[in-house]
Parts: sequence; C-alpha cells; structure tokens
Amino acid sequence: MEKSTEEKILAAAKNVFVTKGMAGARMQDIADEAGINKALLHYYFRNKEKLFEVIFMDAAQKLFPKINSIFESDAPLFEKIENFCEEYITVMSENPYLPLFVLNEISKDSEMFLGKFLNKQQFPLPQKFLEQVEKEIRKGTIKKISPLHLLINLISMSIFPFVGKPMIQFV
Amino acid sequence: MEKSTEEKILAAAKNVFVTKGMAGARMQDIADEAGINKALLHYYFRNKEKLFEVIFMDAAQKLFPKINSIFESDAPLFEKIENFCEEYITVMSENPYLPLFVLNEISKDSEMFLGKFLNKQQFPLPQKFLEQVEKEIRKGTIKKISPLHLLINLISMSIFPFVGKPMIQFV
DNA sequence: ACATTTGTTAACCAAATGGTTAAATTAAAT
DNA sequence: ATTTAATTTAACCATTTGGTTAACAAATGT
Repeated sequence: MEKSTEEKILAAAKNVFVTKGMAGARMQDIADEAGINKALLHYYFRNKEKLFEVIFMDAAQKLFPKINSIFESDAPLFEKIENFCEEYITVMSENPYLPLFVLNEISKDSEMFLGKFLNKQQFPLPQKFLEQVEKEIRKGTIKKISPLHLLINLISMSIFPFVGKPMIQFV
Repeated sequence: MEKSTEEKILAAAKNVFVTKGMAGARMQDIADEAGINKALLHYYFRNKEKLFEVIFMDAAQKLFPKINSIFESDAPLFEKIENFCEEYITVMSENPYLPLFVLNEISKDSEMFLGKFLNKQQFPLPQKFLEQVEKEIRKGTIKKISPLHLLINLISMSIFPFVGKPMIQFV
C-alpha cells in the first residue's frame, strides 16, 4: 500500500526542514522529495509557515513529552533518574537530529515557540523532581547539590551527545 | 576613535550570522546594521560565503581552542578537569550564542567544516587526557568508567546549558 | 597641481523563491 | 450518465536576494 499524498509531503517536509532548518528549506525541495508538484504542496499546506509549524510541533512534542510522566511518577529518586536517562536516550537515538533542530529553531524565533507551543502543550514541570532531590539531601542520602543543577546536568548529558555529534565525531 | 569600515562589517556580520544562521542571514541586513551600502559589503568581502567563512572560523576558533592547552598540560587529573570547566564556562559566558551557532552550521554543512577548518586549525586531541584517566582507574583512585564517556559528559555539562538555554528558561 | 589608487554610493540585473491561476484529470455523489 | 467535488499539473507572477556596474568622492603618491 502506497503512502497517501499528505503522508508523502509530511515525510519529505520533515526531512528537508530538519536537515536545512526553516530558513534553509526550499518548498521546491520538499515537493521534489515528495515526488509532487509545488502547487500541490500549497494545496495541502497553505504556505511554508503552516507546513513548518506542523513539522516543528511534531518534533517538539517528541523532544519534551515523556519527561513529564517520569517526573510525575512516584518512583524513588534513583529509579526515576535511571528511567529518565534510558527513556530519553532511546527516543533520541531514533531521532538523533531532533534536538539540534528544535533547539535551533526555538532560539531563532522564540516568539513562535511561545505562541504556538505553550498553549497547546503543557510544559513538563519538574517541581516534583526538585522537591524529591531536596528531600534526599535533607535525609543525607545524597550530597548537597543544587537540585536544578542536577536536573540540568542530567538533561545535558542525555541530549548533548546528539546535538554535538558532528563535533564529537572528530575527536 | 571610530571603528574602521571593515570592523563595522565584521561586527554586524557576526551579529546577523550568529542569530539567523548562514541560510537566514541577508546581505542587506548586514549592510544595514553596519550602516553602509550593500555594494561596499561586496567590495570588502567578495560574497556571502567568504564573509560567512570569516565569521564562522572565528567562532569555531573560540569554541575549540583553549581545550587543547589544558589537555596538554601536565597538571594532575582533577586540577585539569577543574581548569577545563572553569575556562570553558568563562569563554562561553562571554559568547553564549556561539555553541549553538557553530554546532548548527557544522551539522548543516559538515563538508565545509572539514574543508575549511581541518587543515588550518589542528584539532584538540584529548589523547593525553584519556590516558590520564585510564591511569587513575588502574591506580584505583577513581571509579571504573569509560574515559571517553567521562570526557563527553564533561563537555556536555559545560556546553549544553548554553545551547539549550532557550528551552531551559521555560522550566 | 595632477594622476592614481582606494573607498563609497545609487541604480541595476539575473536567478531563486514563495505563492497563485486556470485548466485538466480523477473520484464521488446524484 | 452526469453533475459535483477533490486532486494534480504546467505556466505564470511578484518579491526577495545575491551580486554587478558605472559613476563619484576621498585619499595618496608624484
């Protein structure tokens, strides 16, 4: 069974946008890669911005979502951390290009991100995680460290290898 | 004393390229921001690619260079790590936009990176650092861990906060 | 003083690019 | 079978964009 035209477009658009970015992507490239006419592209998605929004939202959803459920769970701290890293690295391995793409587009146009993302998708609030770390610190189970720093370090070590891959590959 | 035209161009170009990327940057924007005519821009730098190369090389130089001297030094391991993090974070704080810019442009056109960078600038080889870690592991001073992983984690925690800033700011 | 080189500008050009139109073809509904 | 609606295409259009030209002004050398 062949993919529908819309599916072909979405696959092609994802490919082009993710590798070239919003600014570098050409509608003609997307049409070519989808094997269709450029006008047909505009028939399905009114313009470049609309098409980009679909791709970006989909990508952003993949980058942020599962964190929340892990943070919200009632598992003990270390288990939570393990789950978080494992889960995250698995998802990113399947889409290694996503983090750089999303991060880059957010930084290039953070307005867009606020507008399109914040209202539709509730952000993962790490409140519970932070409190849990503080509790463990008071109990003396773990070293004294800023909970937020710990969280950022965890995220850094999970995501950066994918963002910095082209650079790391040299070393 | 006023800046020379060339300096004005370089400052403007850095600004525009770093915030919009190669693909998103417009020669007209750079000319405007430098307060000059577009033709004058091409008089100083033949074309967009040449101008970009100057800016990119300068940025890349800032991102990679000092690591080498730290890795090559004969300081003991922990001191080395401390120096590395401190140095790196200082440099990045002064140019917080550099990492995302450089990483992104490398991933968008790694050919260019290989061609223009590899021959002019010798890459920091962490060979010595890795051996040092192995030695400490054999001595039993530190836990058994892949030296390369340790290195990547260090770099991740140093750089990622700057790359992911727009995302982290939400949380 | 005069010629030559260097710096600067406005006007222009061709190619690329996002987007539209109108016609043609196919699928669905009556 | 015929009308209607949904797809698809080729040709076209306006704007943007990187880059050039030719003329003009300012230094610089003689």
